[in-house]
Amino acid sequence: MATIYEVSKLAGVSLATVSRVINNIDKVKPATRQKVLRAMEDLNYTPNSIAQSLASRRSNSIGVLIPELHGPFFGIMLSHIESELRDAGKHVMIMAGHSDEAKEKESLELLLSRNCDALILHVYSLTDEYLLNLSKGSVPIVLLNRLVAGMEDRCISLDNEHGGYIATKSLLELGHKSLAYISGPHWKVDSFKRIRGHKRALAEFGLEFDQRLMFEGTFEEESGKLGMEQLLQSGIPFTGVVCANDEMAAGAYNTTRKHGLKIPDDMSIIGYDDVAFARYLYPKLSSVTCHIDQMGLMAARSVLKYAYEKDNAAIQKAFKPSVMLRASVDKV
Amino acid sequence: MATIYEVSKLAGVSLATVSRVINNIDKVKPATRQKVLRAMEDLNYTPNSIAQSLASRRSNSIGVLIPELHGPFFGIMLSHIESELRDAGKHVMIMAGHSDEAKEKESLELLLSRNCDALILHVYSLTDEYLLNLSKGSVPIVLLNRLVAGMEDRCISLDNEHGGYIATKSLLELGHKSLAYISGPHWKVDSFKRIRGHKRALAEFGLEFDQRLMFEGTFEEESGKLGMEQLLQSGIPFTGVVCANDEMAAGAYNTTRKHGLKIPDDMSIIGYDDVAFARYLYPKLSSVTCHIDQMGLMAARSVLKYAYEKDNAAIQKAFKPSVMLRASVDKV
DNA sequence: CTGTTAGCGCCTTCAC
DNA sequence: GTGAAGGCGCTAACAG
Repeated sequence: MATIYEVSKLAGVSLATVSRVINNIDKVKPATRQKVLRAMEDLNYTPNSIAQSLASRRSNSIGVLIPELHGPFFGIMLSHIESELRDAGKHVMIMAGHSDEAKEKESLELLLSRNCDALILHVYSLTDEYLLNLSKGSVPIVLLNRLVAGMEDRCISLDNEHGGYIATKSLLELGHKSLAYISGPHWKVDSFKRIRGHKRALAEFGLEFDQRLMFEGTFEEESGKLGMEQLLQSGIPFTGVVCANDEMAAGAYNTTRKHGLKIPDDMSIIGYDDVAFARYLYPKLSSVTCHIDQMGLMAARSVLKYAYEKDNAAIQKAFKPSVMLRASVDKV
Repeated sequence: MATIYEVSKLAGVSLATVSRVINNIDKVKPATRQKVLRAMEDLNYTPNSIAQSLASRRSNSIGVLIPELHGPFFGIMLSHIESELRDAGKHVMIMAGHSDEAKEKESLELLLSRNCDALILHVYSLTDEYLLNLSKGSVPIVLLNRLVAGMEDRCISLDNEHGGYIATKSLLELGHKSLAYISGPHWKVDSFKRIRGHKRALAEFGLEFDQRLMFEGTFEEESGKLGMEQLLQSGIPFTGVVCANDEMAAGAYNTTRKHGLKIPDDMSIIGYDDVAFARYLYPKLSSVTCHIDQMGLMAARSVLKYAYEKDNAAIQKAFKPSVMLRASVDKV
């Protein structure tokens, strides 16, 4: 691997000049530039990015911490983050935090010790306080799907309360009078807020919230099955169910069928996230789209802005989900 | 950020000694080690990994190039690669190649210029020759889902011919006499091999392959729909269809239903990959499981072995898919 | 416009 | 066991 030194010798110029043409900085006489470029070509030279980082205190890599690398949700986000950042010549170091506090913290520190220029964090277990404190450090951080007071400008957030609200409302508008709800773990803010939206919609339509029609799931398909089973066996009649994500909705489909009920004739079902497979289900699952692709993109742009002062693209920070009605819901 | 120099001063030892305790190398008197550790603690010191890399010519990061970051397939692989490598203290730089030759090549070079210690490549467009040549360079590379002659020991491969074979065979064993096939793009080796397996199974059961019952799709749901449509309209009777992946199978479900046909009573359907949503479909989709989690794991282990001489875990290189029968197929 | 000179923070012989 | 010294390959003032 050729070094900048060899290039400078071959081109008959100084180290500094080579560095200048590499970084496209300062003015270099066209003739000199050509000489250098030729030399680089001849030696098949590529700058050693490690050395560049050490000298410039800039790694051109940004750390991304997300709960999981698999799943229908995070892949899309990642995909958009990577492509936007890549276009800007930045690299991405990805780690999974598994929604576990210890792991999230550890990953964070690893990323930091790698001299990432900025961090995109999609974390659940780290506290607001911790994050706020972190944001005061020298490394810019951007939060995904979270809104922490005191650092709002670094947060790409989704209005989950609104999401829960419109999901439920869309069923109520179809005339449903009694709805069940399969939620995610209550300790997750997202779950909690969606529930609040659900309740608000009910209230708005003059309906009372019935705790017995609420099931706390795990966001996994299995708990959708189980939840629907329990709800149906409760004996309390309902004509529609709002699920806090699409996986659980898929589970609910399963149980509903097992009970001989028809979707949407006997039971309307709506999910949340609008992941790819929502359209593969039969009947096609209605869902709440969260614009996760856009959220990923905006996180990337924020990084570009705060860590590299690239301020050329518009950045949207607050996202409102919207509802996507498909064949899984019907008038009652 | 404290440096090794400050630690050495605080501990009253030399730079070299601090370096030794950091790297756990050479013998250091326990008392001295303690002093150093205390100093590191006091200063809240973390080694600067960039500087470490530059000096040691080792970045402890390994590059991963996959076709896409999203999708039900790659996420799982990534997930296993990351966790295995992470446990070994290595980081992962991920890029997407989008199955495009120019992009794959560019990504590769970027990864290389980042001084990755090794590369895990899941590529479609780069030629065998290119890869073989690359493997002769100084950076160890491991190929995922590919078998290139001359570097077999660096390939984690899947027997797609066998996959196509068992998919078709499982239907034939149920008594089907006429099967359609919805394939991926013929230029992709994977597609091609699966088709070959399909034909072999047919031959084994004394059936003739009918070109009119073959549709070339794109691996996307839409083409599954379209393919099934065309196949059904061809007028040639068939009782089952083998799809080269689950997305297309989902599309085939759709069209089948639209034609008023019941799955599996009127039409047996089997997919390929056995992604998560296969079980969400109704009826549950039979599929060919490819052990992608294991393949990811083995790729990671190979890297550990070839780039870091860690040779403690068994490595399986050749994988054979197996068939997973569910409710989407039935006796004819 | 271009060259000189210090480092960036750490590892690694080589002596002691 | 431990220290001293010389890089790793490049950037960033500062001169000229």
